[in-house]
Parts: sequence; C-alpha cells; structure tokens
Amino acid sequence: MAAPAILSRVIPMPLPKSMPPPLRAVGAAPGCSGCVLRELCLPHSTPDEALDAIVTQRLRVRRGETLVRRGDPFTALYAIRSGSCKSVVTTPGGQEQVAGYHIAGDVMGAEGIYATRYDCTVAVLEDSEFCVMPFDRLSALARDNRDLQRSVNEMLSREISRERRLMLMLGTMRAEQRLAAFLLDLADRYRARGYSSSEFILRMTREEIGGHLGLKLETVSRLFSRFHQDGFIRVQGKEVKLIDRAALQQLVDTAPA
Amino acid sequence: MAAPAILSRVIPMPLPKSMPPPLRAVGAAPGCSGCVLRELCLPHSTPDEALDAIVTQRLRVRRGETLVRRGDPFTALYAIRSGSCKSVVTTPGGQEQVAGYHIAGDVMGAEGIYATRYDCTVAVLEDSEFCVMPFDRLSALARDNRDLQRSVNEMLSREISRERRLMLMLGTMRAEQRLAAFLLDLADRYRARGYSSSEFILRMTREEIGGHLGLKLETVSRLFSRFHQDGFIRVQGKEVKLIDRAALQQLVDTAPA
DNA sequence: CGTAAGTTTGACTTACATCAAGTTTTGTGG
DNA sequence: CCACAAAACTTGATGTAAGTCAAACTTACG
Repeated sequence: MAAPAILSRVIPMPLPKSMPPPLRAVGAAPGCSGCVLRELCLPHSTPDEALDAIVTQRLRVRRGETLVRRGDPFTALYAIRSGSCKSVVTTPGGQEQVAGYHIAGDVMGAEGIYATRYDCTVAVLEDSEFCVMPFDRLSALARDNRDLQRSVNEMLSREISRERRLMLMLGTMRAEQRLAAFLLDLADRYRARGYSSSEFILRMTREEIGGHLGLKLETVSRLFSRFHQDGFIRVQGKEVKLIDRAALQQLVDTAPA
Repeated sequence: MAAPAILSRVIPMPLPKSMPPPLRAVGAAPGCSGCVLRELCLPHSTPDEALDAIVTQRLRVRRGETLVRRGDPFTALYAIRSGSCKSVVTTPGGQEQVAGYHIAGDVMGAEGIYATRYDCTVAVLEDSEFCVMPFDRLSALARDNRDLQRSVNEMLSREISRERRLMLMLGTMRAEQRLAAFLLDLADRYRARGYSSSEFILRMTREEIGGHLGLKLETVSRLFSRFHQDGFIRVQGKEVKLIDRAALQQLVDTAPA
C-alpha cells in the first residue's frame, strides 16, 4: 500500500535518540498497557494481551498542521496522546461545521471504516502527539480475540452516541444553552483525564467554537461576556474558569419556552 | 439476564395467525439471503453463510406503538422490513429531537452497543415489520467470520457518517436548505429501494419533520407552501412530488451569505 | 359522521446574524 | 527581547430569519 499522505509528514519520536524514525517500532512503541489514558481511549473491555500490539507508531504533529484530510483513504484510527484538535466537515456550499473538539484520550477517524475514506478533516490545534492504530491490524487482532472485537464495536458505538448528543444540542438548544453545555461537557472530559475540571485553556478560537455550536463568533463572544458578568464563569481570552456550575447546568436543563 | 422489555411483549416464534394485536412476532424468519433489501440493510461485505442466521425473528408493530424505549437494555439491532419509524432523543429539559426518519432497509439501535442501553426511543409511524438481529448472536457469528465482523463495523461506521451529515445540516443550513436537503435525501433513499424517487408519502407530521430539522411546524408548513408556489415540488398534505430537483439541489449548495 | 388531530396562513416578536469600529493578544523577524 | 503587523476578540447598532401566537380550514379515524 502506498504510504498515506500523513506519513510523509511524520516527525521522528524524540524518545531514545538512537531509534530509527517511526514506521516500524511496533513493540518498541511504549504500548498502551501502561498508558494513563488507557481507560478513556480503549473501552474497558479491551483485553490486556492486545494492548501493546494495537498502536504501531506515534506521530508528532505541530499546531496548524492537518492530521487527516477529508477524502484520504482510511487506514487507521488515531488516538490523541497529548494535545488537541478539531474535526471539520464541509457543506457543498463551503460552510464549515466543527464536528468535534478532541482532547487527549479521544479516538478519531471511525467514520472512515464504512466509506473507506475519512470524511472529516482533522486540524491540530496545538503541538500534539498521536497514537496510530492501523485498522487492518486492529481487525486482525480482533478476529482472534472476542473482547477486542467488542472493544472496537464499543468505540464506534460511543462515537454514535457522542454525535447524537451534539445533534440534539444543535437541533433543540438556544445559544446560551449550547455554550453552557459545551463548557460543562469539556469540564467533565478534563476531569475524566485527571486535569482540573474547573479551569482550562480553550484551544479553539471564538470562531471555531461558533462553528462547533452552530453560532457566529460574535455571539460566542457576547455569551462569554454575559456568563462572566453573571458570575457563572471567569473568562480571560482563552482561559476559562467555571465558577457556578449549577447555574450553567440549570441553563441547559431549563426548557427555552 | 431478565427478559428485556421488548422481548417480553413478543409472542414465541412458531405461531398461528390469530395473535393479539401490538408487537407480534410473525413466524420463523425466512432469512436474509433472498431478501430484496439485503443490499441496503447489511453491508455488501456480509458473507452468504451468515445471512440466514442473523435474523431470529420478525416483529409486527402497529402505527403509534413504540419499538424500543430510551433506557431499555440493549439486546438487538432492528432492521425495517417494511414500514417506517422515527427515533427520538430528548433533552433534560424535555425538548425532542428526531434523530432519524427510518424506512425499509434501515438498521436501528447501533448506539446501544457501547452504553448497553438504547438511547433513542423508536416510534413506529405506520404498521411495520422488523427483523430482529440479537447482538450477541451477531457478535458470536462475527467472531468466526471475518467478513461478517467487517460488516458489523461498517454498519456502525455508516451510522456515524449519517449522523455527521445531519449534524452538518443542523449546524450550518438555513431552514429552506434543510427542508430541501431532507427531501432530496429521502428521494435518494427511496430510489435505492426501488420506489419512486419523485413521488412519495411522508409518514411524519409537519411537527415531526420540524423536530428532525430543528424547525417549528409552522416553518415547515410555510416552506412546503413556498416550494410548491415556486414550482420546486407539488404538495398535498403528506403526498409530495418532486418537480425541480435541480432547483432544490441548488438551494442546498448555495452558501447562505 | 363528528371530533380531534393536523395543516395553513397571517400578524407580530425575538434571538441571533450582520455590519462596523475599536481593543487586545499573538507570533515573527529584526 | 522588542516592535509591529496580523489575527483574534469585544462591543454596539441594526437587520432578518425563524419563532410565537392566533384563528380558520382540512384530513383522518373511531
């Protein structure tokens, strides 16, 4: 198989300086068994035996680069080891929707399995590191391992649920509810990763957040200001601190009408 | 395991003609190998050997009944053999979003694999017949059959793509674009099933369509009237006839601004 | 055949978008 | 490290697409 576009942009892992640059290094990669993100990234059902065979290489990608492009042949799932990115879908008319804001522990690319091509472009928001999980390898491993097969199914199913929640948000909520829900969801995800769930740095611009929530950047900015004034949060550019979570939650839960 | 709610309302498999109304099983499954919907329902990779073992029973459900409820334990995927339904997600605040409008050949329930519970309520829009694919059976079959395993993955992945398109629509399009996209998508799906792609009967009310597209029923109604006046379609209640597909397509493709 | 559910259409309101101008932050090269 | 240009952000004034409220009409079903 021809090397997918992405591999041509691989930056060698800086770990042991002596190691040849990636592309092999299967067992040589640190493996998932000791990874702190394991619980998030692979479903709990993932069997230990398989763990260190799934990830064949690590990739470093710099802020502003593209990890996969819409239409690229599907070859692998990518897990975020560190950093963050957004996945973007585009209408025929050129409008952009940020389908996901992904942070460490998230797995991306699952939509490509059926279509054999990725249908999102994944843009890297800060210097990041990814674990590459070639899909035919994953499938082969799963064939001999019932639990791993289940893990793959769960991973896909989890993605369906995630998107359904987003759809629900876009279809039913008003602007302030969307932003509140976004912030609370983000906080939960940071907590699950052991980071502070009340204080974090947004890696997306107001425009990108707007593109995610189906709003314009001015609306996002105004809402941040309003939440700040109302004492729900403290914002300073990209730094956000949640002050009154209950209030945000109540915003989300309260029917608009 | 306790009998899942859905199955408790099912009558044992081999059965006579005279059954009490709702949710009734309609006899031993004829198998998928001769089914006209096979191409749509199961991915092309599905191996012949597995085909007749996947569906264990057929269910008849009458209009207005509920096939699965949000929160029910996940046990099976359901394929629509004939008829149609909507799947509904609900916000904490009680707002409803119609996550999908499903017609013959569609498979539902995939989101439950991860969560072990369904997270949509599926309401039946007209008297319909379903093929029940118990998931542990499907998994077991897939374990011994690489192609079937792939089919399951593809089925899930296809659902992710479907939802992503809907998300894109909700996040970026204006009302008239949404309705146009909805009609064109529906037409395509009918064509793929061998039905007329230019003339069909909507089984959803204006309110349900609105709930699907993130609009209010009055807006949907007005748009139908406008499309009618503009000569794009001909509407008469639930009967719709597409007249000028190109015009609808152009609406969808034209950037709003 | 009658009643309830669904649909259409109009008048009015509103949440968010758009346009615009000024301020702050970021990142780069001297 | 600073300077300065570009990008990102904030805030106000105004516009508009879609929502809300309301009333009359049509369709479907028990």
